[in-house]
Amino acid sequence: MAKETFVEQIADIEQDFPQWYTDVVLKTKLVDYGPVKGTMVIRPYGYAIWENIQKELDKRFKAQGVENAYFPLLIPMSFFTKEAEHVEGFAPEVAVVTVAGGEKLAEPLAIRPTSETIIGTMFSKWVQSYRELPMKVNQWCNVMRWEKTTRPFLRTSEFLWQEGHTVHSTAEEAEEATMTMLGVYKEFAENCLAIPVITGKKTEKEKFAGAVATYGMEAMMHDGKSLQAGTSHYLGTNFSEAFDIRFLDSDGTHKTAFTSSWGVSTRLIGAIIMTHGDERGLVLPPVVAPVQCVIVPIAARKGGVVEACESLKAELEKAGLRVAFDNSDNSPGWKFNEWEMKGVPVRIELGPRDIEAGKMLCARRDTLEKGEYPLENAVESVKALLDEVQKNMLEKARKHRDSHIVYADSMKGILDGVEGGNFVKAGWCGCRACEEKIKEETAATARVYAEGETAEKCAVCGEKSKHVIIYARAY
RNA sequence: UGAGGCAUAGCGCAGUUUGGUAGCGCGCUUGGUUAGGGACCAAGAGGUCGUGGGUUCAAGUCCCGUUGCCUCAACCA
Repeated sequence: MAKETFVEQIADIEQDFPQWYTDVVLKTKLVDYGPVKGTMVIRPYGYAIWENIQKELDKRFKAQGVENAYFPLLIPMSFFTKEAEHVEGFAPEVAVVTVAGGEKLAEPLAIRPTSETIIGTMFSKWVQSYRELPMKVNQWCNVMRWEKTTRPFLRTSEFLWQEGHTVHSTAEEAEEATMTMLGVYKEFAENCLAIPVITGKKTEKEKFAGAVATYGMEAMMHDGKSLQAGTSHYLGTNFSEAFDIRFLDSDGTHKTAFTSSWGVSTRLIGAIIMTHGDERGLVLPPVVAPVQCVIVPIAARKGGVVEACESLKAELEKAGLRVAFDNSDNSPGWKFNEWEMKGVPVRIELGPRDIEAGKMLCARRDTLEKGEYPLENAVESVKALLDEVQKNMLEKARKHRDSHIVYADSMKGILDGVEGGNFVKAGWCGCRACEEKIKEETAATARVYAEGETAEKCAVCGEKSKHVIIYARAY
C-alpha cells in the first residue's frame, strides 16, 4: 500500500534525508525528472509556489525602484573571458552551443549560467550620465549550470531564478544596495517563507567568481545542514572595468561605475520543503501555498453537503483566499492524507452534522490540531488561522535553529558540532589553509562571518582570531 | 575519470542459480456497496523482458558486444 511505502521511507529521515526529500517532491507532484540529466519538469502545483514567490518578491523589488527586464539566453563566449575570475569560476559548468542552423558557429555561444556579462555589456551602452544612476534592473529567467550531482530544486542543471543587477556612481551606494537587497531577502524569507535565515559575508574562498564581496543568507534545514538560500554581491568595479561601464559625472569627468548583483532561485522551494516538511510530507507557509485551504466533504452524497461546500468555497475565494474543494470520490481519509502530504495549511471538514450545527471543522497542517468554528464567520476564522499558522511555522523553525547553534574552540569541537547537526561558531585567524583544513577534516564549510562577534583564537591553528565564522555542512 | 550495482506493464519489484505457456503489489478502466484518518466486492485493459549478435529444438534466463541510469569517490558561488 502506498502509505506503508511512504512511511517506510519517512522512517529513514535521519539517515537519508535527501532521499526522503526527493520522494516527497516526486510524490506531491511538484516536479518530475526532466529528459536531460539533472533537469526537472516543474508541474503546476510546484510552479504555483514559484509564482507566489515571484509575486511577493516583485512587490519588494518595486519598492526599491527595481524594474524587470529581459536579456538573451545565449551569450558569446568572448564576453565571459573579459572578467578573468568570472570565467575561471564558471568555465567548468557552462554548457556551450557550437552548432546552429546546421553550421559550426564562428564563435561558440554560452548558455547563460548567470547574466553579469551580457547585462554588463548592455549597461555599458545604456549608462551615459550620472543622472541615469542608480540603474536597477531585475530579470526572471532560467539559467544552466552543468552540475555533476543534482537534486530536485536544491541543485539542478537548469533552474529558474531572478537576478537583479544595479549600477551606481559611488562605491558606498553600490555597497549599500548590496546590503539593502540582502535585507529584502531576509525579510522575505522570514515573513513569506517562514524560514529564519542568518545573513553575513562569505569568505574569499566561498565568494562569487568576480565579486569584491559576497553576502549570503543561510537557512538551517531540519537535519542541521545549511542551505545557501540567496546571495547578494558587491562587484565593485570588476565588471564595469571589464565591460566598460562608465558615466560622465557632475564634475565633467568620466568615471567607472560600481555594480552589484543579487539572486534567489527555485532552490527556495527546496528550502521550504526541507525546513518545514515533516513525516507526513510537505508543510507550506500560507503566504506562498498554492492552495491555502481545502474543503473536504463528508458523506458528500447526502443532500446539501456539496452545495454547502461550494458556497463556503465561493465565500472564501471572494475574500481572496486560494481554496480547493475536493469533490473526488476518494474516501475522506484518503483526502486528508493526500492534502496533508501536499502541505495545504488549513483543511476544512464539512459534513451533515456540521451543517446542521452551523459549524465547520478546521485542521491546521503545522500542528495537526483540529478545532470547530462557526460557519457564520468562516472568512475571519480561516484568515486568522492562516496567520497563526504562518507565524507559528517561523517560530518553530527559529527555535529549532537557535537550539542548534553551538560554539567551538577546536577542530574536534567543530567536528562534533556539525556531526550533531549544528551550526558551529568558531574563531578564525583568516588564513586560507585553516579554512581548507576544516573542510577536509569535518566536511563543513565556512558559511558566513558571524557579524559583531569575537573569539580569542583560531580553532585550527590557535593563532589570534580575527573573525568568528559560522561553519556547517551544506547542501 | 576510478569502484560497484541496476535495466522485465504507468510505478515498485519477483522470475535468471538449474533454459520449457510473462508473474505479483500498487496504480488505471467498468459496475456496485461505502464514507468523520489512506474502505470493500466483482469484472477488465495493459509486455518488441534496454539494445545488437551468438549458442540451442527452445533464451527474460547461458555467452559476447553495446547503450542508458543509479550509488560511492572526485567535481561543484
